[in-house]
Amino acid sequence: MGRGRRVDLSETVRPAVPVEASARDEGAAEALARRFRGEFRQKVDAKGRISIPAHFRRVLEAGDPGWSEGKSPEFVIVYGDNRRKYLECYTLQAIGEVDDKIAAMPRGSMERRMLEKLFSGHSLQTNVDETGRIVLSKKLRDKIGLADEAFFIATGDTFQLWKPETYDREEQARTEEWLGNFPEDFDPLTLLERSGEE
Amino acid sequence: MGRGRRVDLSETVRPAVPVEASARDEGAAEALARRFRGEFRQKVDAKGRISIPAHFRRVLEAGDPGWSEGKSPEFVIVYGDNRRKYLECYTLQAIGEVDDKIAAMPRGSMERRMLEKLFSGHSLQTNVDETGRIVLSKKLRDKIGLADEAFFIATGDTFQLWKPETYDREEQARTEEWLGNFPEDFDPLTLLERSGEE
DNA sequence: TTGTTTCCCATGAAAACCCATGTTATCCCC
DNA sequence: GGGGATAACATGGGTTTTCATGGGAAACAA
Repeated sequence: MGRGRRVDLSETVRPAVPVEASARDEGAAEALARRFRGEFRQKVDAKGRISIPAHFRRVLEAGDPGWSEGKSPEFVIVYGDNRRKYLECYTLQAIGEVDDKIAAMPRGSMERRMLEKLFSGHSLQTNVDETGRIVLSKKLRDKIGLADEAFFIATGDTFQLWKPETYDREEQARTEEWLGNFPEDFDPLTLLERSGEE
Repeated sequence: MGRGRRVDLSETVRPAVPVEASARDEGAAEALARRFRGEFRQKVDAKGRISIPAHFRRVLEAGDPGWSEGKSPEFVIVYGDNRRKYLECYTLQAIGEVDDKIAAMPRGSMERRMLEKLFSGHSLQTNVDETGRIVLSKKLRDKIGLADEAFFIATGDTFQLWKPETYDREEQARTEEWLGNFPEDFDPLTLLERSGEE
């Protein structure tokens, strides 16, 4: 059953991430974790259990300061307001950064209140189980219409969980439409360059 | 079995990349090994294993901050949307630069979303194994139609992996068509000059 | 009870690991 | 400056783990 063994969190990128000193003995910078990558489609069984793609588990483990070999990592699911049709999953570290930023906002401001509600209220902390799965309550499953399959997609330092059909309809469609504006051999990298200029 | 057949018929023996682990002094080597060069054709076995050309491995190693003698370098494969018919491979360093640029774009903008999807969603981090090979899942092989042989071509700080036939058809053709716009004795270097101007 | 939620065990398939071999490039020495 | 010795490679094959997924008993909650 799924059990991770690659451990190190080294910053491939992002210099300023506060990495736990313990896990970071210099040379051991095995750049595996930190970023989620890829998309996956997993089964959802009758009990609401879903396997977290092994690679995502590695990242969750690396992003949980309290994790150690053999234990199952904790992480946070933000489900947001009732219009949102997917779940967004954060490593403890990532959500910590968000929390900090919110905490830095002016107390009592509308923005802060909203963000607090979204990220604190409409979220839950949970953990991957021994077999590498999570269990989504019926409530959450219903919220995003999850039935027998789930779609995972990495988005940088978080990953999202969708009902496949919803994703295809909402996101994929939008993507392709957008891509359609560009020539067949368009290289998206050009967008990167542009952003540098301004 | 033979070493990979060099595909390019350019210069005769080109002083075979002088990167020798032993005789390498850090700084210089890094600069040397930084760029991928050349084209190669390798076998793909029944398990989907492919030997990474030795020279490319040197570059991957140099581009992995956590790599050290004896270990196998990590790197990232970006496979892109479903129109793309090749895989693009980045050193950790190179992909890190991309990630940073994306992270610098305005959160929530369509462009950023798209790039995130492309570079996070449609990519995967993996590593060269002890014997210098990578394993491509059936899914990925199918995506680009890979069968029994693969074609590698360097593209600066990344390299691409194609099904040989596809490459010949799509890319080669396009290149030649493009070159056709110029006189027979056209010297591509002139393009360099021009780009400096604007 | 009746429908969950939790924990433990089970299994086929895919992925990672280890060992082996015939070549080719590089080194070293006479 | 050859030629054999040696290390580096590309490629095959078999074995061991890891993974995704399913099922049932035990523990709850209402």
